[in-house]
Amino acid sequence: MSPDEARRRPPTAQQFVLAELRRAITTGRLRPGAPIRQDALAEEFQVSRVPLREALKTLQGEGLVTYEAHRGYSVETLSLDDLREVYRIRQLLEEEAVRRAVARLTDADLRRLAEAQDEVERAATAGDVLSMATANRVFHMTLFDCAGMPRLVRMIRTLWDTTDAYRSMYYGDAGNRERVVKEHRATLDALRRGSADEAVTTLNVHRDHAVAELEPYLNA
Amino acid sequence: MSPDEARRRPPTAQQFVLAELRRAITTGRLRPGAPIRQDALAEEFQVSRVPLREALKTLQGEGLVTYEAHRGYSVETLSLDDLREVYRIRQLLEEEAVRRAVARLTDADLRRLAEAQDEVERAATAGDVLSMATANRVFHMTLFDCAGMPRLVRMIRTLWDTTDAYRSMYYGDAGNRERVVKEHRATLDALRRGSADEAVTTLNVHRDHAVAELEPYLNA
DNA sequence: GCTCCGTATTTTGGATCCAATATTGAAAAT
DNA sequence: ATTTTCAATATTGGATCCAAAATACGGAGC
Repeated sequence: MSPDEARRRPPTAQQFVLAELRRAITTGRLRPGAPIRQDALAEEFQVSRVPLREALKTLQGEGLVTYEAHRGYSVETLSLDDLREVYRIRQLLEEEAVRRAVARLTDADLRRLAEAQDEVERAATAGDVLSMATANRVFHMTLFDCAGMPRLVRMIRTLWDTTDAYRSMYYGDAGNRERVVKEHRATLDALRRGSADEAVTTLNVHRDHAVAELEPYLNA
Repeated sequence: MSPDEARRRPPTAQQFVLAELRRAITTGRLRPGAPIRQDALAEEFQVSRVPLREALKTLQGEGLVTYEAHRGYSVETLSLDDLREVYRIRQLLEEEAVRRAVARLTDADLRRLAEAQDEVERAATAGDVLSMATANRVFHMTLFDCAGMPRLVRMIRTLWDTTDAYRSMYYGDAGNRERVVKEHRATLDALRRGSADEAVTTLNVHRDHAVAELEPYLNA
């Protein structure tokens, strides 16, 4: 194993498989609705079934997989209604996070947000879909973190996870990438002026557009 | 084992242990902040550490315990800020659930709610704190379920779980029990009239009073 | 052909054992 | 006395093995 891999590889097997499983699910390699065969996956990831099952329990808690006693785990299918529900809940929670964040924003916070936005723009112009997705996430989470409500942020993060599989599709389109950049700039602007209302509104539009674009994919 | 116990005992050890752990934590037998010794608990519950660890992973997802690699699990401590945060998030999510529920309420739903309320009143007059807590929960969850948003309800349920330990304290006071009965009646009334605003307002008062009463306990 | 039943196989659930890591305590050096 | 080092111990992490349950399959009966 390369030293780089060794450094990145988590200290426990369950954390390692958790990350791998997440990726497998969110990239769609494990199809929604498909049963999860513990033996096969354990062998693929070169671990025993024990850490695998612990990772699955975590994912169950996050709603990425379902579990039924003696019948095992399956990848959760996200129906159109589910997608709408997730985004609606996100709207509720993120509005709260943004309002609290605005009330507490420091100059250092704004600098960190600007840096995150730079990264987003870099990825957008490079057309790097994967970097774009992670940079975008960093931007939003940085903002949410400023709210000083750790549980709230954790819940939001979990909601993001459940739709990660679909988000990368969104960034495949150059127009969408450009749009995201503009919306982020508008958000940053509102934040600098301390206008919670405008920030919330902008982000709502941002989010609604994403879900509208994603809906077609869900029927497949 | 009595047939009654056999019927109630879940089909898997992890589900059994999960229920036991929840009770141990929410009743305070496992103190907040205390490390969880897997060997000791496994022996106490007469299971091996494997199902115990899976149950702990579930509780970790719910935020009832914390986990650190190679250092194990501890009972999560709920600070005053945490309590306020949980109740604030509940307010956001429950308002949404109630509004959706009101828009979809059927006569059958109202009957089920009335039945749940009967149970609450029975427990309240009997002074049965434990029954009161469960009946109250049934009442609220019945209402939330009517929203037809399963993920939202699941999140709300999880939030209730994290403060369960403290809720039973609230019902120890006869005045509080009486108050709850009255507030539920007002809620039911608003629901029957289809007034979402009133229902939401009533429930907000209901919830805020509970958190205010609970706060003193948190400093201990 | 269809259903029902029982057996074989697959898959999950759990117990035990060993390995890896963290913690504790005591001795040695400063 | 304080700090450091290192061994002993306790505790968690994971692999393997066996048990229990569900599923798949095939034949008997209708």
